[in-house]
Amino acid sequence: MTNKEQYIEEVGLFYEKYGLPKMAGRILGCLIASPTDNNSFEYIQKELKASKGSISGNVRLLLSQNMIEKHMLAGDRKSYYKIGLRSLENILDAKVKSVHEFKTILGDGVALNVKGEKRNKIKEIVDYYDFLEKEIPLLKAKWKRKKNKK
Amino acid sequence: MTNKEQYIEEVGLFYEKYGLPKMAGRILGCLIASPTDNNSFEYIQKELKASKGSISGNVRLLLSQNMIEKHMLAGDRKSYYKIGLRSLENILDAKVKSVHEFKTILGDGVALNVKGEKRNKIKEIVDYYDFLEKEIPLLKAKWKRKKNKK
DNA sequence: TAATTAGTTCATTAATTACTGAACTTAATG
DNA sequence: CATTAAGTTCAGTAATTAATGAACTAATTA
Repeated sequence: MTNKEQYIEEVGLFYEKYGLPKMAGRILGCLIASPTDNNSFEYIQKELKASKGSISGNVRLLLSQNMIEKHMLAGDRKSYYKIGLRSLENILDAKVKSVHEFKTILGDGVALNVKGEKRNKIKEIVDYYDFLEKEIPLLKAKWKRKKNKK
Repeated sequence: MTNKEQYIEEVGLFYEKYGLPKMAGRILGCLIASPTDNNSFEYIQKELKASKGSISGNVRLLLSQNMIEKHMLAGDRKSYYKIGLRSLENILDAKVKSVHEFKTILGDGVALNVKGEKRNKIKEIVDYYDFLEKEIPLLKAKWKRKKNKK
């Protein structure tokens, strides 16, 4: 990792790989690598040399995913952005949600026509996810206990 | 959920939502909803009314993600496909991998310039993921024990 | 060894998605 | 109340990604 510009592009590519707008990743990279948490819209725009429209739309996307947070400063009408403290937790939640959705899809599909052996096999996959769906929230609770002890 | 055709489109949209080719999702839907596990290339193509090229490419994608499996039948040179038994497990693994990647990205970014308060905050996120990275494999082991007991 | 079958590859085209930039809204300041 | 400032919206365009279909390979079969 050499410089900030290169780093920002890398985060952009990471986002692109997962089917999200590269610009959203670049904004995130910009907010991670900036020295402070007070990053104005203008700062982001100048840093990324992109249009206001694109920054506006992608900032909104990142806010909706709780990857970044917005805050204001007294006597200043600019908006400031920083990476969200819960960003990693949110990623995991989103992923768990996607697996849950897929479980539903499996169930719906099987209900259509599937019988016998194949039906049992799919049932096994669904059981596995039911288990995870119960266990993962416990894991989060465990982390909170661990953190409070420290 | 009314009919198979509608269901297949729904799985396509699910895939599209996560930035993957809709056709890959449609193939997956076709393999879930088909009555058996012996689904030939030809069967898939006719069911989806799509080009051989598209089926070929997207089948390969699904194989590479371990979402489907290929098998042959004696005295028959056609290829047959079925949903993978580990498909759900593979989704979770992929998600965990993506979170791991993001942890690396956070670390790289912070190394660039970040100090003080902000650095500590990011450290906290990284710690949370380190915890998960250790715990999730234990969860999978727990499932295996539970399943063997039954 | 000609014909058929099963599937792959890849150039072209179609469809989708993201970015820009200008007009607009909302709110504050002179 | 005109001006500036901060951002949003959206139509048009650019860039990306996926699907088609025809030519091709490789492996049988007549």
